[in-house]
Amino acid sequence: MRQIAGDVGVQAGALYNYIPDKQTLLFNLMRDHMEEVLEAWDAEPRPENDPLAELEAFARFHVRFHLERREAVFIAYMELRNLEADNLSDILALRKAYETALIDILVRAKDAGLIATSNPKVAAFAVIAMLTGVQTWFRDAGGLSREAVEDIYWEMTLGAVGKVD
Amino acid sequence: MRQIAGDVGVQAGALYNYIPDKQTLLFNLMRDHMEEVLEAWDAEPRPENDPLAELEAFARFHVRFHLERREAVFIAYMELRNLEADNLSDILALRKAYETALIDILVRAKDAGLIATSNPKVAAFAVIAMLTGVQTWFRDAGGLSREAVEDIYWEMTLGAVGKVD
DNA sequence: GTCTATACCCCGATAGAC
DNA sequence: GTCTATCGGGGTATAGAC
Repeated sequence: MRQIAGDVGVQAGALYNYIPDKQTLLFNLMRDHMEEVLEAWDAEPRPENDPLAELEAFARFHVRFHLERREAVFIAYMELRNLEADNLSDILALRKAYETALIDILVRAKDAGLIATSNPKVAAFAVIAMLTGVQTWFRDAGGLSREAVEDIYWEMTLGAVGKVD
Repeated sequence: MRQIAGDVGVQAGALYNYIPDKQTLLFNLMRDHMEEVLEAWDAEPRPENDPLAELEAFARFHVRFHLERREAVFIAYMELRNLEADNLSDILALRKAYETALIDILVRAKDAGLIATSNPKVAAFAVIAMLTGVQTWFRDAGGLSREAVEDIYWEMTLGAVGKVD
């Protein structure tokens, strides 16, 4: 709290004019982050009734968003263990809503015979883990552009869920 | 430190007969964990000069090992930020050695024309992130056996790296 | 080798003047 | 609304008796 106060140019005590306590501050940060993810995906342009195109939109969106907000994504994961039980439940519900969006796409793609995945739910968890991992190694100074990385991850996503040729 | 001491049945001060300080304890735990991963993979039975079979061995080994040591894997990742610079370098070098084992398999598979991945290094990072993610959701009480989960992740790994039919 | 006791420091949060 | 000052508690680590 003293470090945050220093960064915004006040003494630690002054922070308590704006927040009741540290736990609430952390919870609000994480809730806002998750809601921004959900709203951004909601607003992401994509076709309807075209599961493979929706899957491509999701994969590219997820990679792009997670590279744009590396620190927030890192915190949203690492600080889960510092949330009190009730707050954790709320955040996990938001995460589940995001996961469900991908599961829904995969189920529709499978029903349409476009992909062969044997388990859409597990596939969704695996794909999200794979895509999220990009933030652990990607650096703009490296040899790959963000677009090139999006291409690679989309290609891998499509293969992982068992595209039917 | 007081909690550790309580769990092993001594007072906090007595711990310092065994370790110089807390940082050294954390570093030793994480180094031991990484060395155990490397040694276990080294000892894992697998064919030689058969990149696809080696890839299957790696995928199944990684899933199995990470389900057997969920807590250790979790700590090895979450506590990275609490390592001092020199210690962090040592641990990251061990992680890199493990990643390199997979990159090597993928490069040989690609050179042999068995997989189509456009970037073996990125593919290796993506595959490891995907496989490691299993520990965030898998529970023995769920509907899937560990073997069934291994099967799914191996199938997805093969697709992700672009198996050539 | 373990104990009790404690030094020293940092934390979140509050009190009360301005 | 911000400040200074401080409370109460917890942290790692050490001192010294046994």
